[in-house]
Amino acid sequence: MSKNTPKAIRGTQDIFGADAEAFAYVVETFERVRKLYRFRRIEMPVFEKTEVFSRAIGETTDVVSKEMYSFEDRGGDSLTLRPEFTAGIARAFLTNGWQQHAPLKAATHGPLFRYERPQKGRYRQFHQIDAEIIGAAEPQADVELLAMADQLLKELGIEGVTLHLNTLGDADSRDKWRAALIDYFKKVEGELSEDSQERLEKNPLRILDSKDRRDQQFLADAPKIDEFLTEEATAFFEAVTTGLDAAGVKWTRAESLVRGLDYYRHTAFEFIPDDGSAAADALGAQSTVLGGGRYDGLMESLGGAPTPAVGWAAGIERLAMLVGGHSEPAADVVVVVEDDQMTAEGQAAVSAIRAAGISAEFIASGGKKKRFDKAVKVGSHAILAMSGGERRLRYQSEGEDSVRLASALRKLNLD
RNA sequence: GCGAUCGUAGCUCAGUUGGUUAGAGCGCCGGUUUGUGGUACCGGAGGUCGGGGGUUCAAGACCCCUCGAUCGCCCCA
Repeated sequence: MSKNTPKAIRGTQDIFGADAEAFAYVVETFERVRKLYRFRRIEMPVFEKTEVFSRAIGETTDVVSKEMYSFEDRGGDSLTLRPEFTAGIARAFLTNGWQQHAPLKAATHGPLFRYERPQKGRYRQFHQIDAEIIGAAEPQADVELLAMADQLLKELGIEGVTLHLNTLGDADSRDKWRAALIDYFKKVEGELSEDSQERLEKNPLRILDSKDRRDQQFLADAPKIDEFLTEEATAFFEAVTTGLDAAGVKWTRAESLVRGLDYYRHTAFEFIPDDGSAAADALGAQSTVLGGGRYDGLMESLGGAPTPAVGWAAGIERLAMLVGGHSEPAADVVVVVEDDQMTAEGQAAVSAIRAAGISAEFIASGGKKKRFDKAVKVGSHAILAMSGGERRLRYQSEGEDSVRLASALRKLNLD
């Protein structure tokens, strides 16, 4: 490679071969399942005004200030490459009058951008599938959304992953819990890790999932959200868990599962690989496969009417790492011309084959005596070889494929 | 933002305590062999050893800087 060849941007990936097939398999499966649950397909812009994200996410963490791809366009507006789907979908819901479709079940997928240090399962341009139900306040919406996520993972053949479920209560419950956590940890502040001492100021809920031993000794006795839940919030969570049981979705209570952003209410969840599972191994430190929750507070932060909503998103790259090998499928037919006199005839044949809906590779270049070897290496159900004015058809595999092919090729007079 | 490990051919890698003209396998291209054939053999193209600086008679190897990759911490919408 010449040294003046431009390199790929850090944290971006060029996906090829089996990895690309696995990626496509995830998207295709998502599309199929989303139709089963009657989620409507939406397409969203890749960039928005920066305030769409800054107002939605809030200025609470480093997220907005350090981890977004923001830039000024020629008109002087501050724009940002979307770091998530939800805020943009909420904006679209408000600006397009999608209230008329409420409750709106919407699904999309595509690239997202976050300025983070790349590591296993984490890239600066990455891709997610996403599902949202907007304008539905009832716990049944949470159940349907989770049932869909659960079925998707099953259909992808991903095993050893469990739904971790928690409730953050309503705004009131949540605020009281947060205050109690701060009180509790303040008393032992000196014994906490440096990171958690800082979290105490910026993001106290996050102390609960600290990996540091010094913090973990205090976690068991920390105040629980359940002590602060209102009656309504308790009833809501019970309705969700009852619904999940009825839907046959396995779950486990995760009292320390939290969300950093203020707009989250009630249900919060992540599908996480079980310790020691192959899935946990494959994902490294980026363990969450699919995550989401209820975000009843979001619409207001964008200036809209209070609108209940719940959604989830999952990284396609991470899912693709879990679905195993998806090798590129063999061609139905390889047409190989071993005699340049017959190139046109070969081209005619391969065109007819493809027009009939049969996948075909065409080999008519390079050393004549090596073309057949190439044809064998390509991998196919059948090889149609042309030389010396003659055609020879050879089946590489037995079974349904050959039967189907044979009948199709007979119709084309190529057998 | 912090830390660890690693950068040699398109790919996977070897290269001894620093010592001639930097190698292998695979892949690619050409040829011979085989001739319903995935073989074997011969040949070829392809590297300023990530980049820059330094030490030395001599650096792919040692030192510094830098860029990149990988993994972890932080963060995680």
